[in-house]
Amino acid sequence: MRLSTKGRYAVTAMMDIALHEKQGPVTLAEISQCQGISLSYLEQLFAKLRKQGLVEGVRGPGGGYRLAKPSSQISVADIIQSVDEKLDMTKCGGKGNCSKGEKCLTHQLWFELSCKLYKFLNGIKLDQYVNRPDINELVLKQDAQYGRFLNRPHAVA
Amino acid sequence: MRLSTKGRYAVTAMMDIALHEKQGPVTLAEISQCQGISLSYLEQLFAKLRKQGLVEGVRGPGGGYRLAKPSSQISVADIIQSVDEKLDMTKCGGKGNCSKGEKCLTHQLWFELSCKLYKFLNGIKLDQYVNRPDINELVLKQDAQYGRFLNRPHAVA
DNA sequence: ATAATACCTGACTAAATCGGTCAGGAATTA
DNA sequence: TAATTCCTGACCGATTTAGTCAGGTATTAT
Repeated sequence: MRLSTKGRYAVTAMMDIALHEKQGPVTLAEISQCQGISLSYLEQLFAKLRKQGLVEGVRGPGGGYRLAKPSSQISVADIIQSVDEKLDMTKCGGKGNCSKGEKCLTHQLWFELSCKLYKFLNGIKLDQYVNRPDINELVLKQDAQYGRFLNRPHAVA
Repeated sequence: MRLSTKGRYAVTAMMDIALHEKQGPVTLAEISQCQGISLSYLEQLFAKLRKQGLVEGVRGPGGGYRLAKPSSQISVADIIQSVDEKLDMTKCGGKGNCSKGEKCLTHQLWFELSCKLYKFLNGIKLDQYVNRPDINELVLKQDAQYGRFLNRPHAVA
């Protein structure tokens, strides 16, 4: 499992959507502006997130991206895995042929560590943050700063 | 905290040393051969591990590298931090000026995630694997395969 | 002493990844 | 029909990764 800024961008963007779920679809342009991520780069990331079934795009004016599943069913591990491809940390890719056809010394080690790390990151779901008062306060603050959702009276639940 | 193959190399190498602690210093040449890591690359990694006080080099014939601390006091987090520099995942580097001087929406998020991840990786110490029978069996097997420690009768405790 | 060993350092490099730009197209709504 | 927004693919510079190479220096064995 690679853990880089790429994954952070993806999680940040997904969190932005989750936190604005009740205001309807969120455009990549908004995320780009508010979170400081390039629009085109976001599009690349969301192509992957969409393929993994984490989000769905809504085209046309008033469109944007929506979560494809309840935020309680989307974990940080899901997101990072979507954009960073590999999840296991063994050299052989889990095949166990790392050293002369046999499992290498540290195969077991990395296999177990991968499992632990995955379980850890998989235990962190988006809704854990959506339901927090302190986070929501920050959201309102930032939305006001950027004048977000002012021209969207008909929010869909 | 970046988590890449670089960190995996470092942990793998450190684990190799820990598992052979009783046979005296381990040479980078041995690690290179048995773990399939380039010698010069190992030297780069070990320069950092040495600066962080995780290992100490023993020069001259019969030399190699030794752990600078008991394996119970060296964690996976220590090793990864040594070679991968940064540990925190916030965009601003923990300063909290990510968005127009204020903490950005996901600042708290990444701050907490960094803490959790660090605690998790810091809880995994080298000795947890050194003391496992199944791992030690693998070690003996691989040592035999590579004819390791045949010319080292006077092992120092 | 001298040779061999093995750490140690720094410069350099090919390949991959990161983060981003650009151009254009497809679907939807006002 | 025009505006909006997703969507796709090609391309690109900078950084990181992983490795090579050339030369040290310290220590031990002979």
